[in-house]
Amino acid sequence: MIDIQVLRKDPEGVAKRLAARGAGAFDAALFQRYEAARKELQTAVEQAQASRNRIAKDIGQAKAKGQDVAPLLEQGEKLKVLLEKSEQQLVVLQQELQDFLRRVPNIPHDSVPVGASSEDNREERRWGEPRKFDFPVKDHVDVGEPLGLDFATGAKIAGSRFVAMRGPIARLHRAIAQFMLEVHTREHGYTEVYAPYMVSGACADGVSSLAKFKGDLFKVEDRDLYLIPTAEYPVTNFVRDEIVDALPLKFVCHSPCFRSEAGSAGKDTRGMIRNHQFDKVEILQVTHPTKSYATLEELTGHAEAILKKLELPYRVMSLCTGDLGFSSAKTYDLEVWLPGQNAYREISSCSNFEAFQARRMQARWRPKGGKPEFVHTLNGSGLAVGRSLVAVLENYQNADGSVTVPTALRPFMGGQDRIARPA
RNA sequence: GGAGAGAUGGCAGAGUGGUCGAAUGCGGCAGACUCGAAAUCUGUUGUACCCAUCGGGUACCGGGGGUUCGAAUCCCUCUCUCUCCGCCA
Repeated sequence: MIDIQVLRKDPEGVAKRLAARGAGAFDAALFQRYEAARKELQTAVEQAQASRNRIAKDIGQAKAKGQDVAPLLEQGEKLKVLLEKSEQQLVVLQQELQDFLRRVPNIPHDSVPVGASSEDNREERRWGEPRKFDFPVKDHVDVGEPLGLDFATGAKIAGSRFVAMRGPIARLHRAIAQFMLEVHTREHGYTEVYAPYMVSGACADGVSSLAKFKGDLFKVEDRDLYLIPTAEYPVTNFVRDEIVDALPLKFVCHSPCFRSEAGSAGKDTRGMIRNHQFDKVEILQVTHPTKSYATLEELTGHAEAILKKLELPYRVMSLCTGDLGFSSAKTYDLEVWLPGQNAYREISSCSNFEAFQARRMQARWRPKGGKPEFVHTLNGSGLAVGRSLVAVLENYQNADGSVTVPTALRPFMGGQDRIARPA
């Protein structure tokens, strides 16, 4: 949520900055109508409440002195009837205002390039040279299937956009996740956490807008529970309703992620680029408000470190205003080189949400001797495990159908240096 | 699944219809003492919001609803926690 004080002070300015995200992000005129009505009603209600409290207090005192309270009682009764109606109106109005505010996206940071779509994202830097192949390059489906990547079984069990894995591929998949967890906990100082794979509606609305995006989530029938689309959902909510005293907080969480992929029919249907279920190692930081942009660079670097250790070529993209996620003030996407697609594809997304999520979930810290303030939250994929598997299979494929195990992963594969079809 | 108990400020914990936003302790902050620290003493210390110049006001005692002129306190309901019994990975 955007700070309502900022909106009150300069609704037109905010509208201008939000317009860079695309049409309809914020209706300043509507907001001002809400505010005017709210102000009038709230003032009236609070004045009436003050009178009611006064009368009630007077009755108590009069009774103690043994005086006649009948006239006061009558006054109180009249006020009560009056109050009931206007109080209810205020509740309705405030709820409407809340719903309106919770649907307004975050204000993009000044450094975010202005643009309409992913076409306008800005490339910040590249690392690594795409490998030259002296044999016909296969994509991860053709490389993986003989080694145990089993789309047919995934589809049989749960339908399209699900995958099963067997033998060496399943092991490699696990090794990738283990490797990432080890690097982030041992070298980057993150605390490993385990969290529920379902969250309540309130927690979902804490990280993003549930009203706007619930179609992207899988919901548990008849319960206020959603399968997590990323560990960001449960883990950011660790600080929900908390006043934390030591910053920064650094968490890493390996979890499955579930996405309905509504609206992506026909996109990336081959292989496991876009599945309903995939694993991800998520890194997350809760920081001091003045330090979050330095932290965004650091956290992005932590995700990049994984790609460097895996020796996978990648580039860093700064998302433009039109491509920025709802809650984010600034996002870097890491795109890994996929020879099978002859393209860079997203493998990590690192964002600074500033106080946007903290305000939605009441996550604060206490300055020494001061009042609690909202923290800043950040997170990034470090990395998507399924897509990392794709990247390893495609970049490390050999002419004979085997796949070389990247050096960094070998300790997690019992020292094995390649995987090949079982004889 | 059955029976019972509970949920109060950063934490612990009083408070069973009226001057309670809430005793007390701990913690925090400021000061005194000290070369400094500890100990001790003194003061101070919830959050959000509204109107406004000083200042005034409102809401909040797990969530929601109700009774009442007035609710932390009474009633209903939901959620969560704890104890016992049953079942179980």
